[in-house]
Amino acid sequence: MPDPLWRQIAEDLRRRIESGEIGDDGQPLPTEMELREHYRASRNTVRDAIKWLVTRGMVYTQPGRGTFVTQRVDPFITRLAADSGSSVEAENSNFASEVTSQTRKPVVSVRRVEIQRAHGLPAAELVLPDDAGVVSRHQEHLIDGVPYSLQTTFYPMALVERGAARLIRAEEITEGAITYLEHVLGINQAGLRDRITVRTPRAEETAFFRLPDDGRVAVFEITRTGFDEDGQPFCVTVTTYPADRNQFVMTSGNVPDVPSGRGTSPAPG
Amino acid sequence: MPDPLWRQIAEDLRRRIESGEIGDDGQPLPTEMELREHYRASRNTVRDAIKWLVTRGMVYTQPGRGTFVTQRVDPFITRLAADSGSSVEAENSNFASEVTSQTRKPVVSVRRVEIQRAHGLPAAELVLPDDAGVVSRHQEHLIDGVPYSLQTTFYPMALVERGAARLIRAEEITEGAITYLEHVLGINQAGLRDRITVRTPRAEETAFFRLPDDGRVAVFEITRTGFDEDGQPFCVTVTTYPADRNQFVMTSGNVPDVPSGRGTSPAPG
DNA sequence: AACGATTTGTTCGTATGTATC
DNA sequence: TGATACATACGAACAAATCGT
Repeated sequence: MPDPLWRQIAEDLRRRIESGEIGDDGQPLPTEMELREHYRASRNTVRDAIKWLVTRGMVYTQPGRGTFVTQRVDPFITRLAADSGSSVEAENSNFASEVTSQTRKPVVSVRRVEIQRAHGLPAAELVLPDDAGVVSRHQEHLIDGVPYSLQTTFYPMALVERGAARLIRAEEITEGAITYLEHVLGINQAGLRDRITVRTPRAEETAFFRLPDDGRVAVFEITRTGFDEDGQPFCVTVTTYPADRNQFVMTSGNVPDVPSGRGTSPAPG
Repeated sequence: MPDPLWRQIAEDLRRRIESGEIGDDGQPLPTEMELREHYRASRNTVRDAIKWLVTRGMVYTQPGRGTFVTQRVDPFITRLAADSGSSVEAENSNFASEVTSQTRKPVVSVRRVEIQRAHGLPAAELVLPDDAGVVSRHQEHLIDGVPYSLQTTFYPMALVERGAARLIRAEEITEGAITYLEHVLGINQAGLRDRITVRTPRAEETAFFRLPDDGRVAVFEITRTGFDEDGQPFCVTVTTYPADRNQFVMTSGNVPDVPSGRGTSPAPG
């Protein structure tokens, strides 16, 4: 039993694209009408085939222009390591990641602070009862004007009550929230745990990262939990990155510098 | 300008699914014909809406049966840490990851050994000229019969010529390849670097992991490069995991044990 | 085991809207 | 402004999988 026609066409298009026969060098693919004649199929069937390629991130379409092959792009490389310094996330040195591309300038953008009842992930990571208060501090990160990551950090409201008042103000904590907490409350971040997952983007993420709204581009979700010297969690940072242009690097032991990035295949919207 | 009709229907279905109004408790969604009447739209338009939900992994369809809400599964949790012991990847203790679920039994399956010319990623990571020989050792990992990961390790052919003959035999290196290399050649793994990326699965991966063939489920690709005491890379291991049921955890410093697995994410806003 | 009803999958056709050049 | 090209939406027919009788 052969594959459905639209799938056969998709595979043939993939082959022809990869061999450079079509769509090379920024040239658009043949139009749907041309493909319709070439494969002796209806326009809808041809569109099903193209849709399959779009889902794979292999091509993208533009109304009125045509269908184009997606170009490779240099991924952002983020170091995940306990010892690494912080740059983008200057305030929350909590999330001690680092953009290794030298020429790019990280910018921390608008900030939103909310007080909520603990629920879901933050409550679970912070081991709080479901109705305990938590402060959430939200920020957007851009590099050279390009959306880079979205980040929300949760702190137990108890920390504010114990004196860390600046946590609930929508101002940057320039010295870093962790440093601030250490100065004010004597809390020392003795350990941290990172969780790395992947999921489809939410509406806000799709908008901020300017991702295609069909959910074909996933986002990394990195959850960093900070622990004090008693092994108690005192903050959780959730950061999301578009999976099509990000890569995470982690080293241990003696490793030479400069990990050269590998291109993945991304997509304009 | 309002959203297209199919999108409005999709959003409404999402809302009704999340509120538990429809599709709850394993019950199928209304049939396409019922939805067609409910929304006063054509069947194709309803199908476009459902397709959007399918792409998001929110529902799945079964021919002849109906459309169902996907239920969340407990993710596999893999530790990525320098100090963690190895279990699944017993041979390549190189890739020192560990399945934390206690009850599940890891099994290393068939193995394939090939000798190739260096190219692409392995050549880049090993810093080899493009025509140098490399040995690739491929394995499949299953847990309780469930496909878990696909793994390929590359070694420079030079290592074999220097005496590591067992690298080119399709037999398990029970004591671990890294231990073997240390014994035979005195190579000591002094450091390692992990790269974490996400991409759409290849055909083999789609088949092995039994993923839907529309590429909506991505795979993690974790590339671990081992370095000797001179900072020279001597092996590269590429491992892929389905992104929909895997999660990676990395700890540093003093962190209490047993990170409880979690599926979804928070709601900042 | 066979059949019919139900439900999703595939493929065609057509018309109209909208973005681009 | 008109031509081109993709997007949306409709309708229709048949195929294939599933399930109950």
